[in-house]
Amino acid sequence: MSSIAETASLLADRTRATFCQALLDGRAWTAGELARSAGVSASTASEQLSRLIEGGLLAEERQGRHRYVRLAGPEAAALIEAVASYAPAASSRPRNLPRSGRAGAEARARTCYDHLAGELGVTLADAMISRGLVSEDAGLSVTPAGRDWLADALGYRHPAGARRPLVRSCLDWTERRSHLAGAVGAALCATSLERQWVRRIGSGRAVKVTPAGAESFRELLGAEVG
Amino acid sequence: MSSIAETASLLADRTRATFCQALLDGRAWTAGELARSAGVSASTASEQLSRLIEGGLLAEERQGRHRYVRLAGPEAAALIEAVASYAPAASSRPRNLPRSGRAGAEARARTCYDHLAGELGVTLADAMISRGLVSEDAGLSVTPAGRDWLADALGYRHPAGARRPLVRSCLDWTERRSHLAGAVGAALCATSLERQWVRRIGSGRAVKVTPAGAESFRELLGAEVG
DNA sequence: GCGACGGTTCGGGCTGCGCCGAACCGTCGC
DNA sequence: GCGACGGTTCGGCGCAGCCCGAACCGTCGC
Repeated sequence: MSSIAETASLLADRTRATFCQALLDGRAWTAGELARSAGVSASTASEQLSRLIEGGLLAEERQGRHRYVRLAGPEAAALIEAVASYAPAASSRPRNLPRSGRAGAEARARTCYDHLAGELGVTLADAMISRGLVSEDAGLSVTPAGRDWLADALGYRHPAGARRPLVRSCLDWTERRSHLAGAVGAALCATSLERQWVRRIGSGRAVKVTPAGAESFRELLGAEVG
Repeated sequence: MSSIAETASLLADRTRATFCQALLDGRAWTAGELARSAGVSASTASEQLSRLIEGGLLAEERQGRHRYVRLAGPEAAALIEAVASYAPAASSRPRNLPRSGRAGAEARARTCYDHLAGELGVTLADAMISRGLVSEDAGLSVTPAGRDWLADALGYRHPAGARRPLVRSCLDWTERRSHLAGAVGAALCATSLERQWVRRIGSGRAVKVTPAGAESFRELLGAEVG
């Protein structure tokens, strides 16, 4: 039996796909939030979420009268990104310039599952490449200097036998350039939130670079952001 | 509009998914061959193929009264592999050992889109890693020694600005270990077929290592195959 | 206790679509 | 020319599944 069809079916519905895209910010959403964001009734959302959970794409956590759901793991995020990336012709961006407000903030800086994306993500990726911390010419890989930098600047050491790739490229649906995902992207994002280099705006995936963050990014990577 | 749902829909049907899996051998099949292999009528196959082509996943080529279809490109193959890889629990292999005959031959050595897979693919991947031509500990990357080897042994040089990754890991649905895809995998496969290191068996994706091939693999990679 | 609210379950309507067989079209071989 | 054959188109059948509203359940706050 062709389990590839079943897996694809999970993402083959408008509502479920919208849920997954929203959850790509890596955080847990309540069922109601997702229902509203997708424009469907609560009952519909409940059913579709159950399907996604049963399919292993989402994980749930119940708290009181709330049902929180989030992506089941990095593999689930990678799957969604893989499908989302494949659609260069059918762009979901008819407008040529990001508008101000919430959409503009998301275009500037946001999280994408567990790493940083938007203009910020691209800028940081470029900076790491031009500093020789990440090399682009043999696929995508972290250089020895990059490993040192990860340990020094972020305190991150990659476990030897880790299944998850150290670095992975992620091309998402708003930017046309790729940014850094994988363990490196996750470490950078986690550290940035932890040390308040960036702060979340509102309840979406948008983030804002703090003055301390701009300073740190300049110092550590020579990147001018904000 | 959520184009991710449309893309996923292409693979969300049993018949279409079966077609795509068959086409993962990288060659062109006729509509009739696919219909028989999937166990559907010619009319059904015709319709579903048209959908896949319209969706950009497949490309067609008409010759006389035949309609040949093949995967549209490496991105299409990567998408299918990505979806296929995501399903470790729902295995499509209830039997624990590959049987002899056609299935056994495919398990031993076959092509997967444009690279070598099966036991042969895994063995060659292991050999390249243990010889230090490919490194596994920072994602997957080609070492400088590996680049030299590619040039010397295969005459392959990676174009500087190539969009396609030099090396990529591919975990397919029969083997549980990954083998090498990307430009390296394609180059190795192309060279192997060209120099008759392997030869196709029948009309499927199975291949057989020739005596000359066994010799070459031993000499170039220290790999014992066949 | 009560009401408000988030979430779920159930019944039912509607649409989409996957499938087939039959008829048809083009190509090939004779 | 004719028949064989690969492929396509069309009509129609039947199922799957997406959606909603209504009723219901648990939790929370008062």
